[in-house]
Amino acid sequence: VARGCGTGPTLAAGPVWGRISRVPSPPRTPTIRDVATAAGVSRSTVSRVLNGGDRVSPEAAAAVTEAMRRISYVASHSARSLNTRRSGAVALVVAERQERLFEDPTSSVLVRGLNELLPRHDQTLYITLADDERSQRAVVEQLRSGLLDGIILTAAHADDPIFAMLVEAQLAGAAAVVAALPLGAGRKLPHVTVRDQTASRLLTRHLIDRGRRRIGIIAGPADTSGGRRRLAGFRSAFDKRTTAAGVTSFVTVAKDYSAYEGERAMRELLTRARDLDAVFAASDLLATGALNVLDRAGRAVPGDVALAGFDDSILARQADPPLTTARIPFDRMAVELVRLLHARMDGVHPEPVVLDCELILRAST
Amino acid sequence: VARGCGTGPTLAAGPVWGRISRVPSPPRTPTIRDVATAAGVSRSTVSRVLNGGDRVSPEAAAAVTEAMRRISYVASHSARSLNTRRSGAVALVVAERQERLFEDPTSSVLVRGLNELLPRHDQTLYITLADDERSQRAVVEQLRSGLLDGIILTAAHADDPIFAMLVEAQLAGAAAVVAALPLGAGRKLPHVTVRDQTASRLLTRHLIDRGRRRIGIIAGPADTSGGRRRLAGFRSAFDKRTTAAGVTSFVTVAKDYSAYEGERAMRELLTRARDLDAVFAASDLLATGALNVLDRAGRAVPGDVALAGFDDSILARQADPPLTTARIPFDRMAVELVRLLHARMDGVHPEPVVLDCELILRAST
DNA sequence: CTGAAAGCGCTTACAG
DNA sequence: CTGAAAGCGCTTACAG
Repeated sequence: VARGCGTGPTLAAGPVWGRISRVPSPPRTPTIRDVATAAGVSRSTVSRVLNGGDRVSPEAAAAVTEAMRRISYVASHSARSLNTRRSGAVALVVAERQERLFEDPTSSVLVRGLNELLPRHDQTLYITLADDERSQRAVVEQLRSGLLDGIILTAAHADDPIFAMLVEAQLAGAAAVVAALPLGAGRKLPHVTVRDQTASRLLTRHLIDRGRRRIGIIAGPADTSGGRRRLAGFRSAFDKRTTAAGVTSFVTVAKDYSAYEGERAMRELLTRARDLDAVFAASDLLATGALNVLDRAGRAVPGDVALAGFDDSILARQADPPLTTARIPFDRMAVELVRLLHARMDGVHPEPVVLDCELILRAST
Repeated sequence: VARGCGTGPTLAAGPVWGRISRVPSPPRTPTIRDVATAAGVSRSTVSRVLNGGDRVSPEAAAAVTEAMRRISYVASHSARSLNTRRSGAVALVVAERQERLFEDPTSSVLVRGLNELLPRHDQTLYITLADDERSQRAVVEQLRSGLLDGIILTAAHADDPIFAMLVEAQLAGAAAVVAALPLGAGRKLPHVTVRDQTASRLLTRHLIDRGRRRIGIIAGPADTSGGRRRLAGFRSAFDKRTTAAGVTSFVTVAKDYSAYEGERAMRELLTRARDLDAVFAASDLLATGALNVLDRAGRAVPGDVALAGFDDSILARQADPPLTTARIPFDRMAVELVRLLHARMDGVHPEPVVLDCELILRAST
């Protein structure tokens, strides 16, 4: 029979102080030892049941399972982890100002995918915000200390100190992968990215082909790969032919991927080119802000101004009119990120993955 | 001098297989033992340095610190945790459909507060979504197993199975607190809530006092405390006097706290009462949806229809016109939640905390 | 101030 | 299929 197990005074708990002995004993958490005693087997057998029940007789297994239930046993995470060197926790590290996580539905789709995939490997996804050096150092420390099996980094900027920390941690065997193309120090980390430069060129070409002649871009921050590459794609859509055809481009850069910056940039574009007839915004959220300003300025979309976004987040579908955009295959990204992460956990150095974006043409262009 | 420490073949690592001996040794993570050897002290001394450096001579401390840096030592989380029974990880469990986390900026403010407070106690906040029984069971298991020091539950519905699980875990000493008033099984959990019933009554009174006579409510889901109590507050604002004054109320209930449901409910209200002159929405997000519908229906706010929200989230300030609303003191909530959580970790059963909401009057009413 | 030793609660060869 | 024993990497009295 089980000893105590948190429900009564435990004999081995220490000295009994005469009259004060009725003080409630601290609820001692049952251990594998209690289960063994309760089930009448050895601790080894309990452990085997805990780990899949191989090489255990059906009777023993049943007794152990029943004992666990009866004393409501839960295995100590740290003790298991100390042996197995696995924790079952994976962190999605969002290296972005806290408000942004909630404003941009982009990460949302990634989270859904990861939340679905990781449990199949007995892993749980934890989201954590790390937008300064202190918090980034803390989360990398937790990776190295074994609290986390791995880190999936997203929304990082080129100069984020976390890149260097992760590269160093990787040398020591840690598993860290990046969602997007890492800039700067992080280039050595496994990552999953998209051909956003190509998609941006095609999207811009699409605007030109529809007869637009004065085309602006609201580019993302220059210290993000999306900011740089989507701008590069936009630029590459213009050549001698388009110049000859009288096509002009206008560039503005948003400080971050917020609706607010979309508004600001759109106002700037309108000031610089009153007769603008098309805008490519480097994210749907930026496009949403731009749409607001166009509405208030009395410009019809797409009548007066064609508007395209990027990401194909829920915002693009909900906008009025719905936005032409480029779809980032977040579900595929999630699959590949998990694959790379597990490769890293097996000590492999996987190749980066590059995925295609799909053009989604809607009423806004 | 340090032995190997992951940079070369370790002598004690096992047999050497003749010609295959050049296979790169698996990068063995340095342990406290390596630090001790490298610093020329005992493991006890290293451990003392690790834990604050009390009772350690300055020279020994310096040697240890230097050795740690040199071999880039990181203490094993599981080994420490096995001894200290603390993990340093706290989970904010969002028991809500995944999309909602990102749509509603409400949790955002709570996250900011917690992210600021917990590190002061050497704890890190991890956000995890648990919207079904399986994932709720998993996260509670992680609490009981010691992976998590505590759980802060938010956005839970009355019938969420996690309530019963947490009550049981609490019996075994686990630390779990609830942001909001738990319904059903969860009533026995420590929690921090607000006087939203009072605030709703005052907000409704405010509409009546401004001369509004046909007043609708978009209530939240009936299986959330906010849904029930804000509706109760609304109802309590009507009595014989208001009836005598010709004031009529209309009730509609949203299925969830989304902008989409705000729109649907607003359309329903307009159908039932074309001459509605005021609406109280049980959250700013619901109000945002209602505002959209009113705009499209050509009703001026507040000219034709006064509109009030709840929460005082960023949405209320950004709306056009800015929304009258009730401010939930999320910063205070964060402080109290952390306080209750730590009380639970010390084995105390803290009393629930109830905070006041502040009425914020803006242009929409 | 310091080190040897026991112990935290598991897993995993090993021998039977 | 089962149990005794060693070990995972720390912390913490304990004795000096």
